Amino acid sequence: MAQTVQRHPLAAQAAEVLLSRIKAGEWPLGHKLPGETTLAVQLGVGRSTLREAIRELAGKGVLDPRQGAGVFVTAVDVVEDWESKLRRASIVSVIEARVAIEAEAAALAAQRRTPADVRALRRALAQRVVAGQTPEEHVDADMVLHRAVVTAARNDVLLELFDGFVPRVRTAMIDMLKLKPVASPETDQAAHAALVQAIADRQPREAAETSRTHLSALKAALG
Amino acid sequence: MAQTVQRHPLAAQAAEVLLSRIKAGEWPLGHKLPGETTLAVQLGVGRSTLREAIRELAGKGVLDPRQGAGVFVTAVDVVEDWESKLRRASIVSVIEARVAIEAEAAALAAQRRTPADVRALRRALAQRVVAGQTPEEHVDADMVLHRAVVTAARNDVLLELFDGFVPRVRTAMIDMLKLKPVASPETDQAAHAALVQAIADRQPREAAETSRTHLSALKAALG
DNA sequence: CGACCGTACTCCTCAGACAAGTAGACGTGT
DNA sequence: ACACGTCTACTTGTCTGAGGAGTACGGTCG
Repeated sequence: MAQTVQRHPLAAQAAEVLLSRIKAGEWPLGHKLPGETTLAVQLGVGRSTLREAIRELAGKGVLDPRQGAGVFVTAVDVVEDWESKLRRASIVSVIEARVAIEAEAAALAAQRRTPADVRALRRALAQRVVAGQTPEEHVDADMVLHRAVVTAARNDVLLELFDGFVPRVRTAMIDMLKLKPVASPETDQAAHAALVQAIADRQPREAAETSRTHLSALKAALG
Repeated sequence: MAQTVQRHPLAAQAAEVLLSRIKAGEWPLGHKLPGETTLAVQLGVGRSTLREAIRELAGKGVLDPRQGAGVFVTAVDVVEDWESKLRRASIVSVIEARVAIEAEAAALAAQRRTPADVRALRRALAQRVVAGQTPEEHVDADMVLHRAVVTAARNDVLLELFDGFVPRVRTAMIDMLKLKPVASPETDQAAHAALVQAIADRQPREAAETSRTHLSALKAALG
């Protein structure tokens, strides 16, 4: 089980060891770690190297060094980056979550949309037709429209979730479009127009339903 | 207006300065920073101090030092912790997002649930009646049931999102229950039973609808 | 034109020394 | 017995200097 090459610097390795020992419960939350000199000897690295490892964990919010007092545990594990979590998740799972968010957002948008929201939606809808040459441009124009829907829902959490999904979905859609262009741009555009119209008409159920069926088709294409 | 005593170590100050200069666009994404010796002189700190600052930003995922090559910018700003984002968001926004996730999860669960899922749901449903004395116990038993629904949906992303919401929703619900106990526990339990039954009967639309109305009532109570 | 190699530059690690700060022990006076 | 100030041991913070290891680039040779 020997590591092939130590592609991580010593400081990063030391940080990993420390983190695993923290996770194992060796030093509970709020507890003090042994002194730097002691730990450095334990891990077999120099003090400066150990200090860099501590700084790295401090950057992640796990440790908190206080001069004169010691190094204290402030969190037991690291909150993993969403981006990497989504990268690991299957594209189908991501789309399903996106359906959940956008359908609800569409319903809320239909209740709360302002005239300015409607103008923004119509503008994004028109832009979708004009700017769609390369797959990148097409997908980006599409994302602008979908984001406008979520924006009109007036919900920070939903908007945040949507933005978190964008990178993952964007690359997947671009890859798909490069392999197989849109079957019929007309019906695709018509579906989006129907969504915008439902929001403009303040029809929550219809808006949610339109969004759901449109994204389900995408899921079928990508899955 | 004077800062109290709050003194950061030099390394932390150096990290802040570097981060602000990165945010200002001085070194774009993927670009290389000046060498350690150069930067140390620029900031007026020693090399080891500067190295600790770099490590701290590396821990946050902003910088990526590569031996022999240089230090590179891998992100322009720090991904804020989700927990703190949710804390800032209004409870209504959080509940609305929860509605989106759980309603979709309920529909998916109705399609994908296994017999084992149904058993787990029924067990959690029964537990909800037995263990509900203090607000904490009641809310925790409730969360177990709701989580079982999302688990049955077989979607990692949705489950991850649900777990992210739990802390925020949990405290809010406990606070509410301490002020005003549940009006009628019977109808509350009946609503949950209907949800479980819809999933067991493989009725996606009904499951989603039941979940949605139940959570909308919660939103009205908390909002 | 392509493969090889050397050099300059970079980060990585260690060791030692001293400064700055904290917290607990200790003694003293009331 | 209690309150207060001091003193000391221990901690993290910072700097310097040296050498090791890896990378990128340009020159040279076939």
